[in-house]
Amino acid sequence: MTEPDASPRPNFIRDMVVADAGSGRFGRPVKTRFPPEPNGFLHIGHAKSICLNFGIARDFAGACNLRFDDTNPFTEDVRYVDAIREDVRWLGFEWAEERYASDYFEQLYEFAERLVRKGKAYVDSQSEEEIRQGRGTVTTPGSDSPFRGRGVDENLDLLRRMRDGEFADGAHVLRARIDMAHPNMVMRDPLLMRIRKARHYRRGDAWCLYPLYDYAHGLSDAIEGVTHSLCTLEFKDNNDIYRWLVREVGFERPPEQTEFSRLELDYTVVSKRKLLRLVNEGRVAGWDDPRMPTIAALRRRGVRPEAIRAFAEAVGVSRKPQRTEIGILEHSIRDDLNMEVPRVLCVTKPLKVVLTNYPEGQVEELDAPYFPHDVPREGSRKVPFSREIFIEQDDFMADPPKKFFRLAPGREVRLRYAYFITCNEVIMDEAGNVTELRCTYDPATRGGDAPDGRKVQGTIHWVSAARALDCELRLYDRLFRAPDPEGTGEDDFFANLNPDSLVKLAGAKVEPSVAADPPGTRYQFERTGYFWPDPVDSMPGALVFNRIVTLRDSWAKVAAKR
RNA sequence: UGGGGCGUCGCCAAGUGGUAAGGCAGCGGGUUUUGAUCCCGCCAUUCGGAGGUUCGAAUCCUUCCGCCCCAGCCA
Repeated sequence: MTEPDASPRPNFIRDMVVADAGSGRFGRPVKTRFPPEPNGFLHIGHAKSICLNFGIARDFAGACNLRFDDTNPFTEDVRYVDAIREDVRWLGFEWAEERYASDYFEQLYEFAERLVRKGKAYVDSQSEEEIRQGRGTVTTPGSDSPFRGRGVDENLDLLRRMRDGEFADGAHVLRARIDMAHPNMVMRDPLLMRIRKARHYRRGDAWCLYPLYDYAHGLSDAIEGVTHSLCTLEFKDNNDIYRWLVREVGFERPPEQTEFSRLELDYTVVSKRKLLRLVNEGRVAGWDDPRMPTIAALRRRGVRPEAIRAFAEAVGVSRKPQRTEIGILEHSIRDDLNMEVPRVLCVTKPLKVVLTNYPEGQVEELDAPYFPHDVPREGSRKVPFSREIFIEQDDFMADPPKKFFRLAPGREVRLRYAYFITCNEVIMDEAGNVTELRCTYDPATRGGDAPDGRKVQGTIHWVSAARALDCELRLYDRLFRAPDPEGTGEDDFFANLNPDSLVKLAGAKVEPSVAADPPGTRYQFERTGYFWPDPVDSMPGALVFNRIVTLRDSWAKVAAKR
């Protein structure tokens, strides 16, 4: 289990845990749980919940279980449990126990018989449609099922035969006997168990009476001795049935459910159903496509778990709708990487420059530190310098506007760690595109300092044309162009996809030193952004770098205003 | 219009009767061989609105307005 990254901010849930731990309210150590359903990959919203649940267990000397709420055989798969386990561990957390609601089926069945004997549950034999009709609406009360008055013996007999597989799906369901006119819809005799003659990924065909969420969730918490059951606000109404069940089944000092608002991020979606559609309908390459808000995607993109934990801490926990600007996530990522990763030179869109006064065939190895002065890390490497180099296309303008500090005809700039160069000649093709620059360098400025104290306005990055390595760059941008793609209506969901969410730059040139770095090294490509080799597609001879996040770019703002 | 939840700076968020923390973003300035980083400064007389209680309210009361969730044999 990870150490806290910083002292956690207080929030209403931590306040409550402090009070409960102090009063000994539960008579047992603090226990939380993270209860995903294995029907999809975890996303950034789950990360917040993971940090909350595991963080509280850690900070209060308690324990947090990983429990799979696998009560629906139609949608669940081992593949997802494997992915979930990996994601939680990668985030830096270790669970006390790994549990499965599907291991509790027998126990939950026993509880069901107990409820039936108490007259608190009954077998309903209405059709699905009749049940729906009988539930009423939010403004009109429901009506009792004709089977509501069945006696204990008949209910017990039916329930056992349901369990034993005598009936087809939908023939009967088990319901709590509460109040069909209850103002809270959830309390109108909620369904507890239903027959599903389907293969379950863990239980196979051995069991056919599946609990529903409301029935399984709170009782699973209670079985595990959870003290604080934390969930998102859409389950607020379900808290009534949660309490009702743990009390009626007879748990002493049962867990208490507390709700907090779920996280939503601008320009993306955080709904498993919608993410599934993006994957299944081929709008992205998979659950770990770096444009996705899933943990697997963030990991593949190159984000570190430290950044995600910092982000979770930054957004906090409250009950207010938490629609968050992506800027906070990006800041967390940059802030983490800034202090950690080496700087290296990479030209994303190369423009050839010939240094006409540099000796043909000469190559110098120049010293270049890996870290700037304010990052307390050591290290440097040699970068080869030669007569022909590449610079960034965007670092040259034939007719520069005011405030453009880079290269232009007649202008002198510094090549980072190398020399001052002056542009003397611009070569264009028939279409007027700049294809090459002829420049001269000043031998006295080796390393980037002018002995005569001369200043230049700009410093640009470069690579040796002869020695640079070819690479592909994958530039990721927001997946949707609308801040709230879900809020625009279901039909517009895909219409709001950002067509430029992935830009591949095939002809980039990176300095040769990276070939010697360990796999998975993260970099800052100076003046461009943070990158790392794609863990799937990058190969020693065929480098592919993912852009983790851009650098802040105040020039872009200036340029945009013009 | 039944029940529930929520409304504090553009975004997130402290504050729980004693006179509005912090982070992000933004703006201005300084340092800088990354227009990055770093540093400094600015950024809510006001807490959804209106009344009321009080010496004193974002915090208590009344009322109004707005947003979100619930009518799956999903979770």
